[in-house]
Parts: sequence; structure tokens; C-alpha cells
Amino acid sequence: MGTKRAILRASAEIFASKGFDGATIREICQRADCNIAAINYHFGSKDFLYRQVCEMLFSMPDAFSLLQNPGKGRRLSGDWREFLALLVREFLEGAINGSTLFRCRFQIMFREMLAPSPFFPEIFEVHLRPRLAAISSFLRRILGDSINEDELNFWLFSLLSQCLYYIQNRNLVISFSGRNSFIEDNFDAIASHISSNMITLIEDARFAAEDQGSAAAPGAGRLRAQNKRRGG
Amino acid sequence: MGTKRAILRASAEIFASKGFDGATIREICQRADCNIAAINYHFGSKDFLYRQVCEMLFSMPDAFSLLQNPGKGRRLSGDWREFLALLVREFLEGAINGSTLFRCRFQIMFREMLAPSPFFPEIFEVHLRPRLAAISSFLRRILGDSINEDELNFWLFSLLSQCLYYIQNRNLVISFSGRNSFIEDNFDAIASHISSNMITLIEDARFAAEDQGSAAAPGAGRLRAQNKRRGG
DNA sequence: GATTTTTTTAAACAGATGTTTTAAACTATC
DNA sequence: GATAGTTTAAAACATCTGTTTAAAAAAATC
Repeated sequence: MGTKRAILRASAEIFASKGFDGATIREICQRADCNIAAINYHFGSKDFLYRQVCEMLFSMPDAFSLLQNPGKGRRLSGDWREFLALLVREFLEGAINGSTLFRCRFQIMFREMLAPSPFFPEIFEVHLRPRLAAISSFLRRILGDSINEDELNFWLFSLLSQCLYYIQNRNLVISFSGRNSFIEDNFDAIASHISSNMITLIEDARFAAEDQGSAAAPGAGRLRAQNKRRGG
Repeated sequence: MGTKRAILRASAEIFASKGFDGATIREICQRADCNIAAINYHFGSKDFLYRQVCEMLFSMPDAFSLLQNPGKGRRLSGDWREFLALLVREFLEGAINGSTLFRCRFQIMFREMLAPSPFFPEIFEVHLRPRLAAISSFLRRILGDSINEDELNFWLFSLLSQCLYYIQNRNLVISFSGRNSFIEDNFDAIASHISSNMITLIEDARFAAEDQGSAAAPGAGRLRAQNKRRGG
């Protein structure tokens, strides 16, 4: 009875590393230690197996559950800077040091970005959109309600991109830095570089928005933000 | 004699959209309007064809040629802010509105990130490292020589990530925004969001570095940077 | 214009692919 | 412990894969 689960795990790993086309039924079954016919018996076809794998992987909770889950929403009552830093840290932590299956999810996600499967639209609506929406509404709360919807997306993507880059382009990071463990070694520094820069920019934007009445020049909020933080 | 070129072009497109495993000799030859045996005649094997396609694609000049090419290096003598903004713009412009082959390069590059081919190390050293190094040294020139090598990389990746995100995760951007032309419609806004935010952060870092002697608090350079820009 | 070289063609190759079949083994239920 | 239902097993299925062959066509060379 563990066969079905073994197949799911094995195929998640192989779909992640070789893609749908590159993964073969035989290799999956070899890793799952079962007969070739087992996949069609348990899942119907390779396509449906892939669908099930996606369902399993994208159902896993992640760093964004911090935002989604209303139960844990109390953390939001604290300082948004701390929370943002925590969010970035947790996200990177999971993506870098998470379980094998958790990291498989990223690989498959990136493959879906390159060439979406027929299942992507549903996966997106059910599992991804709610998470993105949660971050988005968090950012809106910090940046102020007056912010344009498109611009809010720019902020969202700016944050996501910097976190994802080290996962999605790991080989480039490693090759250029010349160190296999560049990311792991610099985990703290990377996380704080991203979050502290984001905080700086958001603070600027917040106080610039306050000045919106008085035809503020670009970056006008910067000085006030800085002064305010210093208690000036 | 146009056969070889036709095969290169066709296979670039199909390798880009379907990956190495997903691309079949027969489909490539159908698009190139040639016989199936032509590939093995002209290129030896599917592997060598892929290698040749990579060589062709990664040899194409791109936005970073602005930095690499010493001939056009005069632009560097101008304001670095303008140059940075230009760099981001040119990069996005090429990635979004560039030729089909140019955009194929990105797709294949992203696929190499997911599962590098045996050819990646050489491609990286010959074509990618010099470009990354060029941006890196540009950033070093702005951020000051005192900057740590690792930290310089954080800045490099921060810049790259934000530019690449819209290409590498196009489907996500489109799905979440609900608009097929979100990126094209917001081209200017995206480019300036990225570059102006980078400029803000770099200015901060520059003047923070100036204060390095007087045990400066995080963000200490911000105020001075702002004052200086305002002529205060 | 004959000959040599290069390129294209159609057909076939061996191996791998996802899937199906049929029977055996196992498990649960009474 | 016989029976019904579920799961596994080995073998075969048709199709598709990259590659090769050998002959025809085209191009180039003298």
C-alpha cells in the first residue's frame, strides 16, 4: 500500500530534476521499487501522475502561510519591518534547506514557468494566487491604500524576484561566485541584504505618499523618513 | 546550403520551447523543411546540434555589450544613474521585444539553470562570466572599492533578479495580473521602478561608505545622500 | 561535359517510450 | 479457510526516439 506514496515521492524527484519529458516511467518505478504497470494502475497515466505530484507538492505549506493563515495573523500586529525580514528569511530557509520534496516543488514550479502544463492554470488559481495575494495585501497595508494596483505588483515582484533568484538561478550564482556553498555560506547576509533594502525603499515610499498633497519631488519622502526614524 | 542555417534556427526555437528532451529531430526537420538525416549529416548528432545552437545564441550581443565593449565605454563617463537606468531599459527591451532568436536564448538559458547540459560550464566561462563581470565591475565602481566581494555579488544579483523575473516568470506575472500584456503595457514603469530603486539604494550605500570611519549606524548615509542631492 | 565532391532523400535500424494484457500474489471479509 | 476484491508481476504492445545506410540528386572542380 506504500507503493502509491513511493511512486509519488520518486516521481516528484525525477520530474523535478529531469522534467516531464525527461522522466521515464521505468526510472520512476525503479526508484519507487515497484513494477512498471503500477503507475498506470494507481494513477491511470503519466499525465495524471504528474498532476497528482503537483497537487501534492503545491499543497505543502510554506513561508507565505505566515501571511495566509489568519490564526497566525497576530504576528502581523508587530512591526512590519521585523515581519518582512522574517518572511524573507523563512522563504529562503525553506527553499534552500527545506525537505527534498519541498525543493522539488520549486524546480517543478520553475519548469511550469518555462512551459506550463495543462494543469498550471488550476494550480495557479488554487495554490499560488492566494499566496501571492497575501503578500500583495501585506505590501498594500505597508505602502498605503493610495498605491496603484500595477505599482503594487512591481513591489511584489521586486521582493519575490530577489528571493527566488538564488534558487532559480542557483547554477549561475555558484558558477560566478566560484563557490558551491556560496548561498548556504551567505544565507544570513543574503536574507538581510534583501529585506533591509526592501525596508529602506518601502519606508521611502511610505513617507513620500504622506507628502502626496504637497507636490513632492521623487524621493521627497526619504529625508522625512530618515528624520522620523532618527526621531528628528 | 541554407539548410544548416534553417536547422539552427528551427532547433533554437524548438529547444527553447520544448527543451532538449521534448524537442524531436523530426519536428525540427519539419520546421526547417529538410530531411531527417540532415541533422546528423550537418551536425553529427542531436547533442552537437544543441551545442551549436547554444554557441550561436550566446554569441549574440546584448545590453551588457554596453559595458563590455570598451569602444562604447564613453557612455560610462556620464552620470552612472543615467547609465544604470539605460542598462535596465536596454536589457528589458531586448528580453521582451527582441528578435525570436534573442528570446530563445533566454529560454534556453533558463533551462540550463534547471538542469545544466554538459556544455554549460564552457558557455558560462566564454559568454556569461564576462558579462556578469562587466556589470559587477560597474557596480564596484559606483559602490566603492571598499565593498566586500560577496556583498558586491548581492548587489549584482539584486539587480539581475529584478530584471530577469519578468522574463523568467512571465506566466506568473501574467496570471497574477490577469493581463496578457501586463509587461509590455508597463514596460517604462517596470524599468524605472527597478532602476530608480536601485539608484536610491546605491546612493545610500555610497554615502554610508563615506562615513565608514565614524562608526556609522545602518542607513547612516541616507540622510547625507539626500542632503547632498538637494544641495544641502 | 565528365568526374569528383557535396548534399539530399527515402527507407530501415535498434533501442526506448507509455501503455495494456493476462495471470499470479496478496488482502480483506465473511 | 473459501471467496471476493485489490494489488503486483512479467511479458508483450504499438509507437516514437535518434541514428544509419545506401542510393539519388545537386554542385563544384577540372
